[in-house]
Amino acid sequence: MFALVDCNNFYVSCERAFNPQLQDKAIVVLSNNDGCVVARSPEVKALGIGMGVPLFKIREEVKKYNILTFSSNYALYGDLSNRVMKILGSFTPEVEIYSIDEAFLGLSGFKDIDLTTYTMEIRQTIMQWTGIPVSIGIASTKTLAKIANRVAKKSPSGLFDLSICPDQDSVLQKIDISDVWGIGRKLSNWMKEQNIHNALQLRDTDIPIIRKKMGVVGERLVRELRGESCLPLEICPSPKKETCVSRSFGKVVTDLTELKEAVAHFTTKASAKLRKQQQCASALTVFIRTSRYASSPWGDTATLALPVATNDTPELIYYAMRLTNRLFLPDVPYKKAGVIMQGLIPQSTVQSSLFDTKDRYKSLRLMEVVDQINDRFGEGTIKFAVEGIKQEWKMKNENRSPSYTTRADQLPVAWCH
DNA sequence: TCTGGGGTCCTAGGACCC
DNA sequence: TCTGGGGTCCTAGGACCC
Repeated sequence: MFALVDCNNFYVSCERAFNPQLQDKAIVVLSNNDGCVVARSPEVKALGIGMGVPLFKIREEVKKYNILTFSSNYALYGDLSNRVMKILGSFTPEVEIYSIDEAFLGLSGFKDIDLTTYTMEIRQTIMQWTGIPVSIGIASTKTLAKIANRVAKKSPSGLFDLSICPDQDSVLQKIDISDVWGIGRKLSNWMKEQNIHNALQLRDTDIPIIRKKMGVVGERLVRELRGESCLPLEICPSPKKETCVSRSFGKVVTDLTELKEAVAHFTTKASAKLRKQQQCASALTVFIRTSRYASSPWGDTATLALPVATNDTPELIYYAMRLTNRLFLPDVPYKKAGVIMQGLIPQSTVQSSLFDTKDRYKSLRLMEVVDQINDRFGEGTIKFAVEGIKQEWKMKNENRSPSYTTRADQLPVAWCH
């Protein structure tokens, strides 16, 4: 038995947790660069504003209905997410953190416990300790728990147990095929052509038909809908295989120096991420591209296998700069760039090279000090000169709330009259 | 004018090995 | 004309997730 715990409109709930005046107000949280809507309060959903809509397309509604817009504040969301997950861990050791706002729980050890009462207690505890409302769906497979959670979201209790539901078929029938976990845009179009319009119809489709189109992934999906668990709980997160830092620019970039500043900056962030994960990269890719929405979008990538796997910032910047030089073309309106660290291996098992001349121990210690300073005093307190000073390519973040829980100088203030 | 970022998994096909 | 069998590794591309 599985439960899926999902935070209700998570980013919006985080903003509300530290600013109670936002309760019952129509608010949205925007993606990086203040580009698209990535979280909506129920009031905004009721206005028919969709997920992922670009902000400039809803300017009128924002004005008309006084919708408050927030730039995303990942320091805050990440910290509150950790707190929620920690609370879940105090209820059961079988927790799979699936995303920033979702976790699967394994309930196999709770045979003699009333699950409704227990999950209600989980829900109340999270609410009381963090201020974040969650919904919980229970079922015999992860895919069904996802569906149960959709039902829970609409129920006043915030809970739904599909396994004790007398009429499962009618629940599945009400789930549109595009809302089934693992069915995206392409596949839902195909399904509809095959006359499969809801979860019930997919469940009752012959497996070979689905297997032929979707491979083993599809077969697992149908079996999961039939109540046969194929996707196990993954309690220990497996180490990352690659890690990427990329951003759209706040403006168009045509200058090589400026482009290199940005790539150097992304490389710095990616290197710090590697060190935090105690991993080294054995290859490095840089990509630069124009706007996706240009009449003829263009982009290019370049990859380099590193002589010795590393997470040393200056070394990685050196290679990233060489790749950027190779990629750059004059007079192209670049809008986005990124670096991808690939072939990640544990820092402790790096194969050294006979011809390596670098003092890796020394530079690792230097990086440790840099990381400590930046952790303590804020990102970018110490930076590399190639990252630039003005950083005019940096993205827009016009309406970011304070980092209430992670920066001492931004703690929330309570008034008392 | 303005359109996010960071991932994973699977498959097919090519190169290569003995 | 007929041209083996069994395998690994890598990459690109397509699909999906939140």
